[in-house]
Amino acid sequence: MRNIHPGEILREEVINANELSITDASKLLGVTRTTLSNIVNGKSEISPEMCYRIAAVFGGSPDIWANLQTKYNLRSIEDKMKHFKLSPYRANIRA
Amino acid sequence: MRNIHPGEILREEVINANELSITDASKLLGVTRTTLSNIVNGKSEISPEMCYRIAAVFGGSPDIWANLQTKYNLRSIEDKMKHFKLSPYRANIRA
DNA sequence: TATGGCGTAAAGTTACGCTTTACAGATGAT
DNA sequence: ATCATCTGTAAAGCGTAACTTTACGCCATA
Repeated sequence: MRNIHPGEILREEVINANELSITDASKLLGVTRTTLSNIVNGKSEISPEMCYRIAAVFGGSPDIWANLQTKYNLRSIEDKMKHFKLSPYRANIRA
Repeated sequence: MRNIHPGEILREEVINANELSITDASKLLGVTRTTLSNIVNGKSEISPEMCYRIAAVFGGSPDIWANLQTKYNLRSIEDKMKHFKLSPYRANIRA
C-alpha cells in the first residue's frame, strides 16, 4: 500500500470535489498559491494551522487532517526506523 | 481541562514508572540528556522519530505518542485560530 | 567533600512552513 | 495569433524548531 500524502486527499476530495482551482482555494484558505501547491503536490505537510484553515473554510474538524498527516509522517520514516538499533528496556524483575 | 504535554506523560508513565533517571532514559533512547529533558519539561515536541525510539525501547506503538502530540498541537493553537476570519465556502447550489 | 542527577542556557546545524517574486508550460477565449 | 488564466516550480529570505555539544549552577546523598 502506498503512503498517500494528505495533500492528495485535500486536492481530490475538497478542491476538485468543489470544482475549485488551486488559485481560488488558496485565496479561500488565506495562504499563497505556492503554499497550497506545495501541499497538494506533497512537498509540504499540512500544518496544524492549515488544519484549522481547511476546517474553517470547508467544514469538518481539524483533527481529520492532522491525523492523516501524523499517520503519513510515521509511515514515511518507517523504513528508516527499522534500521535503528535500540535495545528494548527490560525492567528488573526483582525490585 | 489543561492541555497536557505528552512529555509529561512520558515522564510519569514510562520513565518514572520504570524508576529510571532522565539521564539513563536518554541513553536508552539514544538521544542526549538535554533533548529528553526538553521533551519531558514540555519545551520540545515528541518528534515522529522519537515516537519510534520510545516504542522500540519501552514497547507499545509509535502511534500512541504521535497522536498525543498531534492532539496537543491542535489544542495549543485552538484559541489563536478562533480569531481567524476565514469565510466558509459555500458550493454553488446550481451546477 | 565529592559524586551524580537535574534544569537550563548558548551556539551551531539542519530542516521546514510560509512568503514574495519570477519563470515557463498548458489551456481556452477573442 | 494574441491574450489571459491556471499551474508547477525554483530561488531567496524569514521565523521557528529539533537536536547536538558544551557548560553552568542547584540539590541530594554517600
